[in-house]
Amino acid sequence: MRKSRAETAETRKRILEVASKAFRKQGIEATGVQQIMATAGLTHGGFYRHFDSKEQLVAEAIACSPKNFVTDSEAAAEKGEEAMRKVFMDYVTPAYRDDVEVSCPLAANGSELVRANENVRHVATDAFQRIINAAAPFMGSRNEDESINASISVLTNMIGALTIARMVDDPALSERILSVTKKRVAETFKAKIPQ
Amino acid sequence: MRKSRAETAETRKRILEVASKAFRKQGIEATGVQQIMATAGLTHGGFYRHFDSKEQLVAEAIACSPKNFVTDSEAAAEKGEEAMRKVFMDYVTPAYRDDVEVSCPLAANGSELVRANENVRHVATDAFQRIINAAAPFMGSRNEDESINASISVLTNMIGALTIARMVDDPALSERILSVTKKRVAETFKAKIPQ
DNA sequence: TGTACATCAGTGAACGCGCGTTCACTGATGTAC
DNA sequence: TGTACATCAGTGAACGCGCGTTCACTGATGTAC
Repeated sequence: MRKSRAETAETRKRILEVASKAFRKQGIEATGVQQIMATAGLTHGGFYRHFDSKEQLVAEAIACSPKNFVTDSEAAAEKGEEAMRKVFMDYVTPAYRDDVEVSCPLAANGSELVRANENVRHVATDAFQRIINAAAPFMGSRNEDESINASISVLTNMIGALTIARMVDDPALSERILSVTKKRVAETFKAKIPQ
Repeated sequence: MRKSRAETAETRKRILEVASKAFRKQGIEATGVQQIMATAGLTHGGFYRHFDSKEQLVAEAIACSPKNFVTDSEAAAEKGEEAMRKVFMDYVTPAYRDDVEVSCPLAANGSELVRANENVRHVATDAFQRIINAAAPFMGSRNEDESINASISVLTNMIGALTIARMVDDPALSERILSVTKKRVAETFKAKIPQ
């Protein structure tokens, strides 16, 4: 039953993708190795051919969310201000709020990451730093230090707002939280606010 | 072994206090009924004389955190702007960040609350609403609608910032997140910024 | 290039463990007369 | 007010369950000659 190297690599990638989505949707603790493997079309025993432990999977899944906010931000940073603003504005929309399983893990797993092990926290810190750095040049501040500060301020606001918008059981309040935050994001970018 | 009514009420209160702290410190899922009861000086079997289920305990613990941010905010709202600003400013300090077990459950359990059941989410939403309403009059906005919006904006920012400040593994970055957010809180209050 | 052997991806049963919950029991408290 | 009985707070063993992890096994892939 041995698989070819290409197949093995693909299986590993599939496990990571499944885990990454499941962690965001159901939470890290609440998602079992068995369930991840079943969703990936495998039995649970094979898991340890690809990862040393669930902990290692968590760290890799948080780091390598295939299509995530970090890579989007960095790609947008190269494209320019218009692209960056779009990435940030899209973050505080009902569509993004409801699409938990492909959204930013910092918001989806925030309080769980606080209690995660050293390795996972380091990976999460790195993700945060990279977004901060990618966005800073577009914050319309006078110097680099202030730009980083502005970037920290608006991103922490977005993360908090998205989390609370998902938590509240009142749809009107949830939309209000998003629209208030969207306004703040728009104001943070230096150029005049479109839309 | 039956206890008097007064003792029973006190036991129930003690279980709630222990649970409330443990949930914030270790997370809701990660905290077991057995551990809570042991910390309260009891055996696990007696738990069900006080609560129908762990779920019910969670809802009550989130609602009734004995000395929490909600009651602080409402008390401050009666005392006036100076008191309210102090409560908000204290939220984004290293001391508050490190005192997880008595801090705001919206930050300590944010992403866990998103996935909690209807009852728990309702209780959490109510807590959020009450803080928003208590703080709104001090936001220095023209009308009530704008005041509520300003209140939502600054509070979601504080929750996100506190969560990320706890998550990052770089102490300098953590302090920076707090100080940036503190500045934003100060700017939100209408009066001139002291300190 | 063809063959023989070693490697290892994936299977599925089993491991110890702690979870939330139940339950028969104890004996002090509360209540009815 | 005093007594007899019912109530029930708390105990500790036990329940089924799913968790992360291990392991002997299978057989296709990779490698050495």
